[in-house]
Amino acid sequence: MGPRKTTTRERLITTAAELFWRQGYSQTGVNEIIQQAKATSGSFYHFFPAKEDLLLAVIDHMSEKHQKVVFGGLGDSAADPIERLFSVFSAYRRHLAANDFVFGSPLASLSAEVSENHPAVREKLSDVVEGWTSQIEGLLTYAGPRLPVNTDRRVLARFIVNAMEGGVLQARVSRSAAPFDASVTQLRTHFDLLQNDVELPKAPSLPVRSTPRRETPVGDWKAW
Amino acid sequence: MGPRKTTTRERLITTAAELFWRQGYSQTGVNEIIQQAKATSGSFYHFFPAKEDLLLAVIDHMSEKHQKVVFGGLGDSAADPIERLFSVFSAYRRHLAANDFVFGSPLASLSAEVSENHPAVREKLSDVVEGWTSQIEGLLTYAGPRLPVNTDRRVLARFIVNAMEGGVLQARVSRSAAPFDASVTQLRTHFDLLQNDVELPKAPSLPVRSTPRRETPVGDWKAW
DNA sequence: CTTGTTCTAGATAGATCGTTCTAGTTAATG
DNA sequence: CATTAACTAGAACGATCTATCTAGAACAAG
Repeated sequence: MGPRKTTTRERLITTAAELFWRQGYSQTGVNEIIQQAKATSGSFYHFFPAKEDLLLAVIDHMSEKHQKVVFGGLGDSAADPIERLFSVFSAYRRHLAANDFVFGSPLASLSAEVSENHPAVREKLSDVVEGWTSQIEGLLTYAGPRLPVNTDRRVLARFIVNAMEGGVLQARVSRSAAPFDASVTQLRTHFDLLQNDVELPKAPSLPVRSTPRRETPVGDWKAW
Repeated sequence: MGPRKTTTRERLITTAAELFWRQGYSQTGVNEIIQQAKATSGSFYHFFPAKEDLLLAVIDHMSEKHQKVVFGGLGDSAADPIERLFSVFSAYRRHLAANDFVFGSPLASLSAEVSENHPAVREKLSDVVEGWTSQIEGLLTYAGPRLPVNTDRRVLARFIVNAMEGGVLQARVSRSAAPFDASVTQLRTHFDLLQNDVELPKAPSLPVRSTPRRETPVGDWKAW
């Protein structure tokens, strides 16, 4: 029983990662992957029972790369955690700029495209983003007293992830850096405000403050 | 030349909108649309030269619906513009909650899925989101002196759109309202801070403040 | 009614999809 | 060397995909 020292499996994963990133999952055919990876369908289905299983491996691969490239410089320095957070944004931006913002976060794209029909994929994507959130939450917790004591670190971390992923998505669609930069700029303002020793009004626990406000009609929401 | 008082075209659009929303564009076949809309391929290709043209019509339809459902209650009231903004979030949330957060913003999904291969679609999506941004920017401008004078309304509007769309996307993936609510909660805090008559430190014009910071290596960014 | 146009019907083409199958090659083990 | 398992090769399959084609029905106008 000889496990061969193979690279075919890895070639399939890396080329699929690139193709999924550029074209999306559905729009990338197995034949295209095979051809570009210089493999055959025999090899493909030896390693992966189905195309979806390749996708799962690709997501793992992508999240590893994302970890190295974006969060890569986090562990070693004892610098200001908030500056470290913004240096993560900076790394992210360089990453996007290198492609003229044509391609966004590969995982965000897959999230939108694939989530519904492939439960296993959805769950994995959810875990990956949860991981990012926890890492940022860790940074924020480490920032300790520099943030107001009543700041919910988890909510703030989620907020940051949302703003960044939304910015990346819009940057891709608009082919412009502006949406991404808007997120970073305003997040900077947000942190400046948070650190200003301001007496914070107690943050509402519900998404919308319970002061009287207009109720907008839902309408026929079933048909956007 | 007798234009018939037809509904077939509209049926195709509305059922396609629902199917694209639930399953995505690529995963929805023309036959499925035709069947569910009780039409035939003859009718289909009479109205739409290709599937992509239907998609363009669907995006128009979706953005109209989104306008009515989410921004619907904006015009008539002279209330506090910031509260009106949050009432928009509230309408959005009710919209999502009605589907247990299973489906996100239809346009965000399409943005991620389709943008690259269909330039016309990408452009239209970009315009739609730009429209949202401008609407929010208008609200913020209308808020006038309640926000610090040096607040860039456009940047703030982009930021809000990013945070909301990112929150919707993550809510869909995680099947949970938490990411969405985190965006709303933190945006509320953000506005509370902005209105606190704080002397704002001048917001940096670049996405990352030009203070000395660590440079994280880009690595082989070509292969996420 | 006749003419002209819009719209519908549905079989079918032609390509592409993910996957399977059989056969063969390569490499490790005893 | 012999054996066995890991891996490769690539033709072929059935399903499904978008789009076309021919024919006719519905309707407006003269």
